[in-house]
Amino acid sequence: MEKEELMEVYRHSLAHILAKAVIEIFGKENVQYAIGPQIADGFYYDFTLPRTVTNEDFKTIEDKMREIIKRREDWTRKEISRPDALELFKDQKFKVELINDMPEDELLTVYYTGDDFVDLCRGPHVDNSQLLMNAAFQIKSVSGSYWRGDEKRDQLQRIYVYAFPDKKALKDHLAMIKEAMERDHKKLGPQLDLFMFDETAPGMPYWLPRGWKLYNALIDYWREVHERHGYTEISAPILNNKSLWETSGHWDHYRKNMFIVPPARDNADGSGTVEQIVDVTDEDHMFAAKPMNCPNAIKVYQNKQRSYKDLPLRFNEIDVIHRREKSGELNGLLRVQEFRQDDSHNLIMQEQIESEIDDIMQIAGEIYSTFGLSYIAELSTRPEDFMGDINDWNEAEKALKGILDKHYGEGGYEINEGDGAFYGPKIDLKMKDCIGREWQMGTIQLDFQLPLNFDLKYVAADGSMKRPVMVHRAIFGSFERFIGIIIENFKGSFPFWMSPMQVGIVPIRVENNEYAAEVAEICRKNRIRFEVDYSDKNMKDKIKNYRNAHDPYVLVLGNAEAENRTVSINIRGGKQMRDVPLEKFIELCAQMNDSHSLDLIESLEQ
RNA sequence: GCCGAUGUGGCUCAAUUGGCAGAGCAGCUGAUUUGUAAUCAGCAGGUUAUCGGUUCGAGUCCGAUCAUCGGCUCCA
Repeated sequence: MEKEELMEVYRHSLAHILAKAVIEIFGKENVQYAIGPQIADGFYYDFTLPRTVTNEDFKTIEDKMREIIKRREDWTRKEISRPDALELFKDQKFKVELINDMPEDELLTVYYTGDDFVDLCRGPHVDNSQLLMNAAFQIKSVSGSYWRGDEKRDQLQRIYVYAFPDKKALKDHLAMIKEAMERDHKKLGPQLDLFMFDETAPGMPYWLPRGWKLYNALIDYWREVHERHGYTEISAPILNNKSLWETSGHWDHYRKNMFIVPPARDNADGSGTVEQIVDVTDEDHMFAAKPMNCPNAIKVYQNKQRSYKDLPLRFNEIDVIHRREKSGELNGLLRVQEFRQDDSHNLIMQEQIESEIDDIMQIAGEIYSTFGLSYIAELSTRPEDFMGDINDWNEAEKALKGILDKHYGEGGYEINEGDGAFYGPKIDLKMKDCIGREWQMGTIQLDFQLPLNFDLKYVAADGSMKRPVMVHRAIFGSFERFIGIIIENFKGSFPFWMSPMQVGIVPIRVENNEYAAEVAEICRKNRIRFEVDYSDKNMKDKIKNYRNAHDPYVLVLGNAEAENRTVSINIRGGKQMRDVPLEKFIELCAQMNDSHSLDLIESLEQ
């Protein structure tokens, strides 16, 4: 058996063992067991139980699982008729629902573990529990979940379990988890003075001086790439009147995610209750903070009559946007309520779809490789409730497939049938970070709907009025989420070009401050981000501080350096370059800034 | 929003069964002037997230609220 299949069999089988253990602990009449699929690092099983499972129960459950495995019970597979299955699981309402939802001609199979536990399952499984003796597992956590993912249905308790074929694989995985926790951007970010949160603004990051430098380095790089690709940049209001959101459809479909500002009352003098100052019933005069940039990009498009000669028009926009989230959904920088997308809205002619998407894919490839991130693409196609002309859809999907085939080869990408937005098909770009975790970041969406809602036009070559297609696209996704991910990817030690502070300058003695100031001034002129410590602390302290801040280069400047106009460089990671001529050092920095290289230059021979 | 957990100086953590809120780091002051990851001494820093309750007495027990974390759902 292939290793992957073996893992799958183990995990599926262990899920049954977990269910059996839970039933033995809580009593069969008290447990409803739902489903227990395998996931990336193990499996879970959903239950309703007479009481809440807590961390203290983990050991009891694990011990019971081990005990069951040691019984070396046989597993038997039985094919079963629908009525027999319904009779067999008559006390298990989730199983009954599953059975009833099976297609009429589906062959039902059940698996017995010993003779006292049976579960509806396609298999395959081990033949005897003995085969699970070597499998390594550990309960990870318990959490709430909904039956069939529907928040209106039963709330279940989901027990997550790590499961691997042997102890070593489990140990390696736990080490990886620990590594991921050490990289946690929620820890590293505040530690490195990049960002903070305050409870008066949930999910709205404060960017601290160092974090804002990093943020701006990203923006600079991003602008440079896009300028080369013919993009322009706009900025537009944060607040728009309700009427704009009605035209765009957001007022009807997205209102619950918007921050809405009611109008001031004309006669209010500012004192009194909130109701006396604003009118919460006057909908027509309400404003909403924009949750997306597209409607304002359209306003800019409409500012002039556009000709086919103007297209494609590419409006980059990184204004701050706001989206209300349900309270339990916020998560560090990965899920916030106020953020900036690296957004662009490209207005193009129907026949430009292919070349435009192709260009965007090139931009994406260029940018992702700069961060050393590999990525995969996913195509989402026409959903059932699509809007617009089916021929436009077919053509657009064909164009997207053609581009993806070209970039990744046929079958080199995933297709999610029917998962597109109602207004158009889309390509999502998923990145993999250096410890193997996947993140959905970039998105490229075709939109036939907004141009229709806003009645966009351009003058075609033959003088007729035609409607452009809009492409919404983001490469980073949002700066916030992207920064969260690269903090973890680089573990806070960023490539030189994007480091908040690129150089820390340490004069050894106070008498060396003068030369340090000279070096600092040269850095400033050459747009190198630096910090200097002129204090009379000892040099070890100063070096330690800059190292803790993960500055890529720490310059140590004493009498020798001042005399020879050189710098001695402590390179992040431990190496040193002694007595580097000042001009050479500036050259190295410029080289890393210009090339956006991932690696630090660590010797002069490079 | 739902399930579960957490909340003590800027940070990391202490505080026996409810009994005087404490330390290290960071900060400040002073001494030291140092050639590569922690020099010494002193000072200051707290309404224990917030509000309420039980109690002679609450960081500790109970309730509510807020925020955060792990999930569900949703999403850039």
